[in-house]
Amino acid sequence: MGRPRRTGVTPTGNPRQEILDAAARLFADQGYVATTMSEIAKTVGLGQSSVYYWFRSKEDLLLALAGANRESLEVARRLAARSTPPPEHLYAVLYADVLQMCRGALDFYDLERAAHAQPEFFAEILADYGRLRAELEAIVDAGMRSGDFAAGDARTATAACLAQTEGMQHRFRTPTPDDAQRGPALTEPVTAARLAATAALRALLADPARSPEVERVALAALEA
Amino acid sequence: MGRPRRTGVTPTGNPRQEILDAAARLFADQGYVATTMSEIAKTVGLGQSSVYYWFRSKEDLLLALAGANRESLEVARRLAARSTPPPEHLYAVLYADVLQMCRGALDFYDLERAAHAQPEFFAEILADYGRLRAELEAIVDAGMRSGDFAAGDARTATAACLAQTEGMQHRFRTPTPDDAQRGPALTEPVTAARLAATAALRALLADPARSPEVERVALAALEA
DNA sequence: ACGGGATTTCGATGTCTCGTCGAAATCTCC
DNA sequence: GGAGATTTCGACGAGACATCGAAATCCCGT
Repeated sequence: MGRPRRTGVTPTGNPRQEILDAAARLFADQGYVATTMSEIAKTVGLGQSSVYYWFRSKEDLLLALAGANRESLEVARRLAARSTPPPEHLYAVLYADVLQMCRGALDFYDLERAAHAQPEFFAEILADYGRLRAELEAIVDAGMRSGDFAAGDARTATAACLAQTEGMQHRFRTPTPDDAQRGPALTEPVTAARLAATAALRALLADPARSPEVERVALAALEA
Repeated sequence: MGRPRRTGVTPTGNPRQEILDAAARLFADQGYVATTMSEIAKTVGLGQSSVYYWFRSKEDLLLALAGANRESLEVARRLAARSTPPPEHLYAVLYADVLQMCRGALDFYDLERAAHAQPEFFAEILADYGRLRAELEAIVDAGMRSGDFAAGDARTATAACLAQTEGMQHRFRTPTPDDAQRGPALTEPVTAARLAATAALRALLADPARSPEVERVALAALEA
């Protein structure tokens, strides 16, 4: 019901979901900035202004798509949050996090940019990120105290870990000129996740030789 | 000479350079996308359209600013390119690269975005990046053959290294909500460079215990 | 059957940004 | 004093996000 569409296309299912799907696809393919509301509207058979009946703004679309990931991320993180030794714990959290980011439709940096511009609108996303950072910092700190990790500044080390995992996520979804010629260097999300988590682990471990064993245990725990 | 400015401000020095300085500052503070040509024009006392007398487009500004960094980057890299063992070589190249990116006015990702949208316009930048990647891949490959690095896929490992260093660079210049509360976690470019280079090195070394010594040697070589 | 209300879409419009174009104002030099 | 070069301006166009009122349809009570 409602006024019929100019295109003649009658809405089959949930228009809101169709818009979300189209936006997810376009954002993933071209990036958030390069995607226009007209494009999104066109792919679902609507006029540009009609999208605003379902979403207040382009950023609202971003927020909705980000929220979709949030839940499964929580689940993965809670799975890993059982009282495990810091090295395995760190590995599991980072691995799950990168995996989630790579599989989602949104580039983390797009989200970050939007959140930076409108902090109150993206308050939940920012709070989520803050919790992740705090959790990681606690793990790093615990590991440094226990001697598993080399002594140092937990906060700086945590920031570095996150920065590098985010970079990995971005490169996974954004091809370089070299990728265009030889095919993508990072093909699977699990590859990116494993590389990022292992690198962080080895950077922190007091005895990096333990890293294969830690990785093995953490991955086994994540399977369950 | 030329028509006087509406603002009454007479150009003191080189208008082109003044525009570049203003753009560098604004890009660094707010990011490329969030900065408007009107803002840039206003800070140098020009009308919006007058900036286009000195630069063809906003992207041209980006290109000019990127070019300014390019030279010193070449120098740093050539310094490190002397025939050194792969571990030290890798460390030196990554360290110099991150340092350069952190000190420059531009976020690497802004540059990447623009280059992706207009490859021919940013051809030199893209070629530069390709050379860096190829050089790193050669180092990684050599290290894997010599046994210094653990065996694996050189291309993937190189992509991961670069992805993580770029992420570090981005986080260095873009504060998180946590940074706003407690002050920036990464304060000095050298800190970011050291963390990124060390992490990459330890991720690759067959015997990560060598990393402190490699780091020491590489940093000493860079001093000279 | 008919009219009121709710739902969904449209078209027109406003604002902002990048970028273009021709005109205007100034200086230099003849 | 005038021709040409240099630099700036103001007006304008295109494209994007967003708003608003009107229009088209369906549902429901009478």
